[in-house]
Amino acid sequence: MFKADAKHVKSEQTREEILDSALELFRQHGFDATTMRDIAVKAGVALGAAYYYFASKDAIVQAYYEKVQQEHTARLRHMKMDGLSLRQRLAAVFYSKLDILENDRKLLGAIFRYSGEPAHPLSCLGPGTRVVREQSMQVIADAVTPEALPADLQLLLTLGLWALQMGVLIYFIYDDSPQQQRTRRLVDGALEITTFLLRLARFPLLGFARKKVLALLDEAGLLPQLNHALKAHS
Amino acid sequence: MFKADAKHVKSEQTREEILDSALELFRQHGFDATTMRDIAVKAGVALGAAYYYFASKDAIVQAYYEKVQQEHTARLRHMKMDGLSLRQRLAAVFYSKLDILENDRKLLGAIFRYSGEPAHPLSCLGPGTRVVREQSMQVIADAVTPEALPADLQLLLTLGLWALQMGVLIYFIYDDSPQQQRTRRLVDGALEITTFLLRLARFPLLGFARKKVLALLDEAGLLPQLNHALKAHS
DNA sequence: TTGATTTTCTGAACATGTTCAAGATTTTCC
DNA sequence: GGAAAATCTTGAACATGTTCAGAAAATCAA
Repeated sequence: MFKADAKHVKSEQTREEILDSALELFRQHGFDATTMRDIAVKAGVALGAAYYYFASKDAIVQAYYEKVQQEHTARLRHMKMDGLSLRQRLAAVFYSKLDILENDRKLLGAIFRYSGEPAHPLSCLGPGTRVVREQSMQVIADAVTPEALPADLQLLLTLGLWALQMGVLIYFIYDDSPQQQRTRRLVDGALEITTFLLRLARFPLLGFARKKVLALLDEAGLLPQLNHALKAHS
Repeated sequence: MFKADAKHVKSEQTREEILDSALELFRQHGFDATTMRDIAVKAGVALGAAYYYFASKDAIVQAYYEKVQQEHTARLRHMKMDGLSLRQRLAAVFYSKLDILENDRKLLGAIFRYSGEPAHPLSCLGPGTRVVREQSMQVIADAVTPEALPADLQLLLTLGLWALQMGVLIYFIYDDSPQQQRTRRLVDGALEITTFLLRLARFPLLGFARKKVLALLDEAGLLPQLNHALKAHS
């Protein structure tokens, strides 16, 4: 058992070495400009070893994104949200994500590369990334839940905010302002409008629209897992 | 002059031959499974000739998308929109786009491939694709304009519908239902909700939200060219 | 310990996007 | 017509992601 553990640790170290080398090179020179050979050399292993630990160059990015998501989840778990408003909690979610990704804008593009290819294992909307995607939705859901909204509204809000987050990430990649201040301001403004609209959502006419939207998304199959929870309640 | 024209025609024919061969292979086997060598062989030219006409494999997809956009613009220009409602006009816009792309779902993914890479010439949000992007916005604007809405609302609606169209295309790629009926239904539902919300937009509270959204998008620099037109009016 | 088995690692070989120097063809100009 | 220039075409060579047969190392079974 000792030896088995030690072995696994050793193996894990090599993997980490390769991953870290890759990320450092990606950050320095970008994803495309970094070759698998560069990575292997920097990690002190042969080219084949990199492929023993990662199925492809893209898979390294996938591993990176999983790491980011872990970190995001962890940061928010350790944050005291007690006295905060919905808007403040959401700001914490969005800001911490940007903090984590601060120096990785060159890397992020690779994550969206296969968004239009359902069959690709790394499609950011496909089944291959379901776990990390659900995790990122959960972080948002956790910030929304304390508000004790009606189930349908909560579902809609969570999904909408997740979509907003994807949009913000794209904007972030394109944002050349110092420290990406513009993205932060965009987040502020978007959250202000979101909470404002949320206050309007109880009005009957908007309630009608809300139902319409929900029915549409449901028919389109865009309310995946959360679907069940809602249906159980209604 | 004759000869110059003849030459240009000849050259254009070779280009078309390569483009058509490429598209047929892409449709048959997908983008990645088709090699530049396959394309060259099918077009009856040497590998290098393909690169004389197209800077890269991606550039072929870019040329395809420009062709699609031309076709979309042309179809709508030839359509009688006189008696139609806004919703009907928008349905015509969305449906005709789907009609054009019907058999090209395998191809479409390649268009989104560099959406997260600002520097890439084929980034679907970057400067390299500005012309075709503005053209696709113009088609929507032309369907919106007859409604004679306030300038700010018109701007917002056009931008929102363009974003919706991008989303619909993504959905379309992932849609496995026969004839992509699901996407069509999604379009129907989304347009119904859009026009419903538009009717609400004159209410004072929503008018306030509308201004907020517009200011936010403006600050974020997401109201590009249209910006000027609006500013001149206010 | 020793042989077998599993895990880890190696680097040559391959596939394919891309480049480019050189050649072929066409056009231009006298 | 013929030389010069522009245009078009070729295929070999290169770079890099990926594969794979097997070597090396670690682990296990006796």
